[in-house]
Amino acid sequence: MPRVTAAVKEEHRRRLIDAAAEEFAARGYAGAKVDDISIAAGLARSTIYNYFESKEAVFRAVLDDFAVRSTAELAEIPKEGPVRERLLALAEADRAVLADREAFTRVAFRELLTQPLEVTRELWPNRAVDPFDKRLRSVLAAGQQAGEIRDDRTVEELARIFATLSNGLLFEHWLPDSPIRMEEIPELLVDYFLEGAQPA
Amino acid sequence: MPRVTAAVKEEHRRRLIDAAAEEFAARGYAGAKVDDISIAAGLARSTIYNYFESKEAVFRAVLDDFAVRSTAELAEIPKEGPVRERLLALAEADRAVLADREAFTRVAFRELLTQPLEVTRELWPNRAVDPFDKRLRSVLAAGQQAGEIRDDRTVEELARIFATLSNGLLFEHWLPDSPIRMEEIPELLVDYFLEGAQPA
Amino acid sequence: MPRVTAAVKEEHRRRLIDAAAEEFAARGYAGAKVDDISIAAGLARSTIYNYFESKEAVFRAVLDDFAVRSTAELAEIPKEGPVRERLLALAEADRAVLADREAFTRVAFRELLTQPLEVTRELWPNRAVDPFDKRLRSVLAAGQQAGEIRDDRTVEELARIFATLSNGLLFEHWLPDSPIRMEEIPELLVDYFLEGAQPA
Amino acid sequence: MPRVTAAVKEEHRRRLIDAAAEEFAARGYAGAKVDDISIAAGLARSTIYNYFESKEAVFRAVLDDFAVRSTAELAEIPKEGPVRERLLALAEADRAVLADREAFTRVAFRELLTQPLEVTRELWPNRAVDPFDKRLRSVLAAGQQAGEIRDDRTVEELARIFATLSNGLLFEHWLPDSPIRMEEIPELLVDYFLEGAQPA
DNA sequence: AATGAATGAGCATTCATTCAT
DNA sequence: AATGAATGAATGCTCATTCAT
Repeated sequence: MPRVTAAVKEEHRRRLIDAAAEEFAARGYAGAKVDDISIAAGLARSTIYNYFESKEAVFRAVLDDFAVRSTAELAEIPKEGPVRERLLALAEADRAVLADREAFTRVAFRELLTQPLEVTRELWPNRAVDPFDKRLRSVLAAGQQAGEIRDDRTVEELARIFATLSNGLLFEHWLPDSPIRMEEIPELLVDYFLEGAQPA
Repeated sequence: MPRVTAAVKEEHRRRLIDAAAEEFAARGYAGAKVDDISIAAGLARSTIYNYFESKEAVFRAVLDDFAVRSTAELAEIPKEGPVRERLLALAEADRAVLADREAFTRVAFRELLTQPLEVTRELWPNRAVDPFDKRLRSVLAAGQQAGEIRDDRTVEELARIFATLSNGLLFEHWLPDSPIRMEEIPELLVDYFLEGAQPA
Repeated sequence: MPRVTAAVKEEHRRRLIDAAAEEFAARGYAGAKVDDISIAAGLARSTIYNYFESKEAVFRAVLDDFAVRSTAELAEIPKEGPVRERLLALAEADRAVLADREAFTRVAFRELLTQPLEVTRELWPNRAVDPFDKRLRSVLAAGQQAGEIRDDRTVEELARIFATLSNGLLFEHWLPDSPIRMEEIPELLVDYFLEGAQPA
Repeated sequence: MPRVTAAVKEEHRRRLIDAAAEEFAARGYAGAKVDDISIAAGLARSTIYNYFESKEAVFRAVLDDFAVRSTAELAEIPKEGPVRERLLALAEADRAVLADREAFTRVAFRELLTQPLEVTRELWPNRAVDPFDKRLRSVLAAGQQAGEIRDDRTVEELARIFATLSNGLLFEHWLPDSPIRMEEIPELLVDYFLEGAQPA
């Protein structure tokens, strides 16, 4: 029999990932200390190296874990109804996932902006297969069909703009003293995405 | 008389700032090495400390230098004409400034996403006084007056969305294998900002 | 289980303190190199930082270690007998402690002459509570009572002069090419303290 | 004609030595910065190197200057009279010289306690030739002749004790929160030197 | 598997000294 | 003689990673 059961090991792994998410969120990738993560997880100094190869591997694990959660969350979105409502549901779902790990997401964004980590390159959601993006594109296609969405741009282009606005709002929300609150982002996103600056 | 003239010193300072911009861009703030910057500028290891107090001061100097350039660039923008054209001119001017120091801008964005540096906090353009933002708001106000821009949102809100889209597109452009090229950003920005996803 | 046992760790700590005492003694506080101490203790460059927070903490540890030894040594001194003999016993005990760490004591004296280190300020024996000084004062008081010691000065003043002569002799002994040997200090000290320059 | 007159040069040298004495006094030998001395003297950064070879040479110059002053001061002492009075006059003269540069003297003592500087070794007054010490020995010899001073010790030994007490008192005076004031040192010195702890 | 002591590469910064003007 | 920019050796300390137990 192994010294610890598989369940205990799984539990340790879970705690390490959670602790890592918090540490990375609080101090950034470079600033986070491997030892601190291990200790925050209730284990000894370098026990984390029994679970992960390196600091970068820990970061990757947090990202993976995050991806898994996101996918799980997505199930709920309505597959019918007006475009605006379906987009709103998508945006809300996205926010729900992000809100859970907002600080870490911020760091992930941050790391994406330089290439210190090969990880980030790999792990940025490949939109072609990203479930969220697939759903988004199907909603947009339906909207075009119904004449509610402009069709001088491809669905991919429109989806990209949706993501652009979404990321931009998140960034704006993260700026010092931003007036934008996380909760209002979905509505702002959908409203501006659909209307732009057009007069009503 | 000193070993080098004031002109040479100015030249060295220039080279140090340029080298610093590149180093910070390539490796991020934490990753950049002070020694490397000095050497990349063609000077000896620690000569940079004759010009700047600390690593952070170097970073600040690059940001300042950037701010100075931006302001200079802005002069050219037309103060009359259709909203779309004036917005486009603004977006182009912004892009011109960014293009010059794109990599460094990327790092500045990056550093903004954690607050390791008081600098960044201070230096994020205070939109109330930012000349670019002031210009933008005056264009938007004129557009509202002319009925070309929605007026159920304040000028400040609209300006924020413009910035949001702008930052979002930049971010999108920086993603690995992004199809968005820097040059097309101004047009995309203005088009989506004005029309949203509305059918023509 | 850790790489080395607690006993080994204690041994390492011991070696580090000894090595530090020698380094500080040889080069002064500022001149001593942390790395060299670690290496002199048979450990790797920075291993010393597993034991002490900083260079100053190492210095403090040496001082503490010294204080512990001094107190231990003091037990043996006779509590009865003629003043001269009891003073001599005290002086001998003091010398015994010093001889053990003479070079370091020298550095401690040295550091006391500027206040670069808060440590030194704190650690200079508070004479009111110093066991050596308490013993000394009780001997002097007994001497006054017996009429063997002048009583136009307080016990505190006399004790201070005793310390003054003691420190002075130590200093004299440390001068280049001094004829005063450590071993003869106790006798010189007691003789001059009691007789001054009086003819027999 | 040289660019500066000899008088100006002499004046600069004077200012450099004075500034150096203060800097060394305030920060110790290692802590003092050559640049700061030069600037404190009202000259530019490294101008001091036109006057002295190195930091150590500056220190030596301060010591020399000090020695010169001391000798000058000594002239005043009475060559006749009771031993106690003549010793007191010597002690007072010594104090007068020290008081003038007390902080620097402290540093000189300090540097004497390790051997970072060959200077100190060389420059510690060679007592055989030191004018102060010569005078002291002649007073003591006279005292022995008159039966006022013990003669079971040589004049050299007695002079050494006098110096020992003197240095010890100085040191005591420099201790944190010492009750001993500079002005009372001469009297304490002579009294204890002559009487020791003997009852009156 | 867990532990934590040991390791050493790495890095920002200081400062005495040199030297071209 | 005066200047001050340039230099580079030197050093305290951090932290990811290794490894013996």
